[in-house]
Amino acid sequence: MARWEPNARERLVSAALDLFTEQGYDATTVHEIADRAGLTKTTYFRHFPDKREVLFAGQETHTRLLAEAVAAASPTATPLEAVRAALDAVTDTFTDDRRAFAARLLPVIAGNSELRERSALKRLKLAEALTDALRERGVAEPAAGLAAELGVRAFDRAFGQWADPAGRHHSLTALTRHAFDELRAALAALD
Amino acid sequence: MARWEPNARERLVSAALDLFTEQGYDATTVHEIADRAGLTKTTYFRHFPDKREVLFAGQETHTRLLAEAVAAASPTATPLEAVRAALDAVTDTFTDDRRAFAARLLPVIAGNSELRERSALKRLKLAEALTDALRERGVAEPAAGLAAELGVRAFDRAFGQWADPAGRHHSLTALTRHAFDELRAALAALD
DNA sequence: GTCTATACAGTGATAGAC
DNA sequence: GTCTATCACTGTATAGAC
Repeated sequence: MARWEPNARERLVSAALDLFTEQGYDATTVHEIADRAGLTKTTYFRHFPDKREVLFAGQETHTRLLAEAVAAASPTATPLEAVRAALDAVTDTFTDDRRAFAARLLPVIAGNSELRERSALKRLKLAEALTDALRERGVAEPAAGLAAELGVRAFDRAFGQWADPAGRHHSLTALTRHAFDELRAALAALD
Repeated sequence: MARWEPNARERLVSAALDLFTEQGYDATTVHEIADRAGLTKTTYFRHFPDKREVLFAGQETHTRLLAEAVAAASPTATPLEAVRAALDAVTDTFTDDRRAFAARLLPVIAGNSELRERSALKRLKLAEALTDALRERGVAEPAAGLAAELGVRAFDRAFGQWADPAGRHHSLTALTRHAFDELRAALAALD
């Protein structure tokens, strides 16, 4: 039972993703997740505020990284250049061992409405943080919001490709840069 | 208490918004909402799938209207022209008596995380439906997604202004057109 | 500071009666 | 369509063990 074992958080995340993949999200209880991690339900809720959040831990780190990188970008950088630099800073932290986790994560989220909902909120908060960071640089609305949206959109697209086992295995950074360039080209041709 | 009265749905929506405004969302139970509407908890759940949904009823109508209007737009219309036509079709249905409801709704949503979450999901689905309708017209990605995002963004901005009691009372249609034009101008100046 | 035991309010589902 | 009743599960709170 080893209640003194370290890495309780990691064990919970791993147990949750395993169970959700095997049985589905709805059919899995928090009690089961804690059991498989060798912990109790109470302990689960000490680490995560609710059942959904176990799959989205670490999102705050990305939000912070994005905002910091935008703030640190050259004062002469245009809004889109600042966003591109921020995307680089975040995507560089996604090492290849996280790819297998992402590949199992995305189908689970896609298959459950509660999880899509949480995912939508996380995306919104990411975009808001990026928008705020751009506004701090003096970028006015609605340009700040648009530039942020472009960045998050590029990241989402690239993350899906990166996690796809059928895809060619470029780095997330390379995929994101490419998606960002495609979006900029589409923008110019929009009307 | 007249359990056979008609308009159960409307009574439930009204009771819910009243109670959420008075006591807050968390402090209100579904039982209380049903009580105030002269119904029971079970009946509430026959009308709405969960506690949050009572504030988002009718969203499906807007989604359908948007998609139909995009499909009905002139074959020669550009993507952004089709989106503009779709926005007109939807905003025209927001008569002025719905403004007071919206004015009370938005602060309640903004003040609760669960409701912001549901709102984010609804926004996502609206954008997806609009994107799909554009793709049906032959607009390729990522242009379709971008054009749809622009439309939803204009609507969100305008809806907030329309619902604001402190604002000047233009129609939602006029506000949305203006927001859409501002976004297009910001786009052109982005880099 | 981390984990556990227990009790509890509320959501949302379900079955059966009117 | 509505009601009563009951149920599993989520999420909170508390008190205590290591």
